[in-house]
Amino acid sequence: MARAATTADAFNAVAEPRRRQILDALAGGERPVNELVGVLGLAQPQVSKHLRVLREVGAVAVREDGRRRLYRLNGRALKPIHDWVKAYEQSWSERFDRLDVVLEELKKEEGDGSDE
Amino acid sequence: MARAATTADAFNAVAEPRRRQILDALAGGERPVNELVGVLGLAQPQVSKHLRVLREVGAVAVREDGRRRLYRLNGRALKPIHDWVKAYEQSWSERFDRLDVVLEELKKEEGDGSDE
DNA sequence: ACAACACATTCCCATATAGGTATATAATCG
DNA sequence: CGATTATATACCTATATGGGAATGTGTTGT
Repeated sequence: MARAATTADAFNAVAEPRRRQILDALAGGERPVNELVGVLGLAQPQVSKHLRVLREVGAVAVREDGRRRLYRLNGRALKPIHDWVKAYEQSWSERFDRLDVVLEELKKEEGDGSDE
Repeated sequence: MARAATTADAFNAVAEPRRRQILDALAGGERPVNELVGVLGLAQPQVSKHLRVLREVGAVAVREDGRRRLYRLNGRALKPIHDWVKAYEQSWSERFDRLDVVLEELKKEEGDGSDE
């Protein structure tokens, strides 16, 4: 075998920057495909394909409105990602069990306040 | 062009299940490659390659110990993922602006406490 | 120095895409 | 009905990439 199908889970759906853009755009409410095309500056078929992937992982839902399809965000599909990454949150916020990291935190604190 | 390089950012690094497994394994502390090979049940070269990807996005750090390389988690590289997905957290926990979701929340509350 | 060990890198290959272009489908309008 | 609009799908191509196998590199032990 060579490569596992990626578009089958939320992690991969979201790994694609365009798809994250789509979700971000949908955060403001449901939108027709054409509007997303405008926002992304991408060709319509590509947007439809990304939407399909997002649909298949349940990250978006569609609603028919005449000849338009209104896509709507379904953030719940992103919960597994949140749950997984949440377990690592301590490593950059608390970091209670590793000394070198604590030192790094202190250094950062007396240096600049930026976090990235 | 055809496909953007994926291994360049944390989102893609983590999209690969094996790499998530590696990070999960490293959550318990630093480990040599050989041990990760055992945990993953994958061949050593593959593990090394996944580790390389994780290294390149800064998700792990290496330390030399004789002829072994001890890999250590650097959860901080996952912060962008957390930050991004966090914005969607409301859609499955609070959901203050959509009635159907509020109802779903209520139903869940009087039903069982599980969230998945 | 030599053998064994731990790990990284390279080469190969099958496959999964992402974007491009053309086309199918469906709804609305005149 | 014919034309236009909105969206989905099919087909093509270049490329990224994951696993497999072989090999390179460095370290330890004798």
